[in-house]
Amino acid sequence: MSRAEKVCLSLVSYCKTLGNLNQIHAFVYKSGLETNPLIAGKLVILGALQISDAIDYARRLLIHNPNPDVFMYNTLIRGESQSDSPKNSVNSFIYMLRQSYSPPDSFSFAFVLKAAANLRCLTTGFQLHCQAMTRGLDTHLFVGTTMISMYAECGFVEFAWKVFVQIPQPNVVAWNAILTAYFRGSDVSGADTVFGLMPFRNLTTWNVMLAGYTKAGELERAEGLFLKMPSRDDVSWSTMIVGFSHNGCFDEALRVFRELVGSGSKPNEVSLTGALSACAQAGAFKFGMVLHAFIEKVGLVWITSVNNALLDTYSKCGNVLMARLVFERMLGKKTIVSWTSMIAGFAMQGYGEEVIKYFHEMEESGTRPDGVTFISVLYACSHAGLVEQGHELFSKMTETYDIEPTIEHYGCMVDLYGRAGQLRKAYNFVVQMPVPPNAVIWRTLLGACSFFGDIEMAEQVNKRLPELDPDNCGDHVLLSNIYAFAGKWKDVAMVRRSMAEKNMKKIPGWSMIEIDKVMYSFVAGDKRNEITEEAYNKLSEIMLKLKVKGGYIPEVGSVLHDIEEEEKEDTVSKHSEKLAVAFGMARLCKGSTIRIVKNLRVCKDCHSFMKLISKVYGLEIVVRDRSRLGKGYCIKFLTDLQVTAVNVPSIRIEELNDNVLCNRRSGPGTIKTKVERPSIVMNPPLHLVLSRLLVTGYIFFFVSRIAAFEPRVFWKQPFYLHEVVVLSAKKGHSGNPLLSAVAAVTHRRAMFHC
DNA sequence: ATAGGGTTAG
Repeated sequence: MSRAEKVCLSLVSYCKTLGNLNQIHAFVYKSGLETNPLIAGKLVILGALQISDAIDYARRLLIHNPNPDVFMYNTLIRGESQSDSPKNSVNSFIYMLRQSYSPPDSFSFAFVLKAAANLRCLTTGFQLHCQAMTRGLDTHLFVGTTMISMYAECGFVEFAWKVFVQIPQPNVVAWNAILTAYFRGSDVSGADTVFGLMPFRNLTTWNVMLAGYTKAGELERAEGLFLKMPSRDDVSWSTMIVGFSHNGCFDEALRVFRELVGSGSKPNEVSLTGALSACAQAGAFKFGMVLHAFIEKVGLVWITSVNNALLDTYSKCGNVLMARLVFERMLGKKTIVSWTSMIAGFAMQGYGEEVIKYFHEMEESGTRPDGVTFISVLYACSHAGLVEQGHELFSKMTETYDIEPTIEHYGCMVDLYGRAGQLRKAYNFVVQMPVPPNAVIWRTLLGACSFFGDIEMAEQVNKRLPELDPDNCGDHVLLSNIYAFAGKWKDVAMVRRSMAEKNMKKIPGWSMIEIDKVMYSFVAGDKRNEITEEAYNKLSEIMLKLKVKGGYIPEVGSVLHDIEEEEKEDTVSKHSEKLAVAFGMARLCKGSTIRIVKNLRVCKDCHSFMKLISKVYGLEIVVRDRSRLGKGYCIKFLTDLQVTAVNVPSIRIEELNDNVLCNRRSGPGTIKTKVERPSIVMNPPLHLVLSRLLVTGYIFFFVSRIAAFEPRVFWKQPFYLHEVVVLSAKKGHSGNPLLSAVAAVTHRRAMFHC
């Protein structure tokens, strides 16, 4: 090998950017090595696979090479198949066929078939299949396997099977591919048959089964397999966590996550995003924070998907401040998902102006919004009453960005006009939409009619609704509410009778609350048991206090029927969110933020009830309910106190005292149930210092440090950030000025703790 | 010097 060749090869290993590649290319050219197959091949690898945004350069390298070999073609085809435009991969393959001196080999087919799979383009796939046949490569093990997954992606399981049976000696990978194909085609029993037929299985086989079952919603069968499979790896665990989370079984997902940690394996970015997604959907804020601390500790913060999941968890739990912190400190590249999650976080809380601001920042940063982004943006406009801006953004979406509006976008627009009281405009919009309106659209309009008491239009809308979704009792409830508000009891009775005739049942409303990282759920008019008893008792105590001190009068407008006022009051007083709040107030430390997630909408009475508790008890309450779009919707009740204090829930003064002083952890292995509590009021400066630290992200640094000391404690016990600060003060980090500062401030607390 | 099957956020 010549000296110049050696220099080139060593330069290649340091090449990181397109600029570097340009320089190396210049050197290669000057040294007369641009036709050297080894060197030229290396340059193409760099451009096609190792440097982002250099794929076009790689393609030019190949085109200008007088004698590209098969390897170069394959590298380019491979790079293009996994790029944003896999179509190029097919084009390069065609180009290769035309230069007949270097015919495609099994590698070329494997790569280009992958592109066809990514494109979900059956015609392309089929032509490639024919090309492979003419070269006798269609029964090649690797080509065949990729072809199976190509047909599966395109939705043609029977073709996949035909390819499979032609492979002379299918190995375990080919078997796994055909197994996956049956699951992709939602043919679970077909997959079961294949699984039974398989002459050999490996770990991936079992993982395919797990993923297939969870995607089909067969969680019990999945868990059965999970328990009996011969061994488990990261993917098995992640699959179970994600599977539970996607199917709405959040506590199960978090249970599996705990088991994963308990089993001694380390969570990876996939199991973490799965667990975070469960936290986000369930509103498990504290657990989310623990996961955040862990992520900081093990150094996974650079991974975009992890950051996006964290961001989403915080915003769905009603803490936009933390969401923004994660967003602004993101190490990896901000993707469209990051921007959209951030925007959705603001949108859920009704910060219309922030949404618009971030949207513009996103555009300036060069990130192109997609359809999902616009749903959040339009949603924000409708909730913040920004009719004009919403209208402008809708046209921007179609005109500037050329995004085809989906029914969800139209729904936002109907809501935008509806909420602004422009009912006629909303109605006309629905009638002239290019897509046929669905039940959600009419329901949105019906909701607006209900809000503005427009009986006439409500009746008009109601003519269209039952034919689209006859079994939705919510619509009947809405209509009957409109009549009830107007005092038209005969009409109310009529609606109720028709509901009874059709044997409609209301979806039971539930609310969940997280206490010590355990989720408790309550159902309206729940059966009495130990937990609900506690909630009911606290609730009647609260009711009394609110009536006396806050002048609480139950708002019973949303109760359907014409019954005695007292009875109505009884009905609304049993709503699950009230039980959850009461339970939270009974169980949580005094002054903690109360976070509740509800599956249905919160009624008017519960809304004002929460506001009143917040005022009378000086509590921050975050309620998330299911909004029309099926996303989280936060109502945040803040008293004056919390507005002036920095809005970071985990470091509220009261909570800090309670937790530090009732600390169950006075030494390794020993558990004290009760500790004498001297009553200390923390002085405001400490409170401010701590909140600033949390806002600037330093607290997590402490968490990481302390978790490294006591990982066992970290997972087994409920863990709060301020405890960490106290613990870290105890350990005495004298080297770090920042830690010393906190240690100095928290020292007094630490002493009590010992 | 290149391959094929399983888990990832809005």
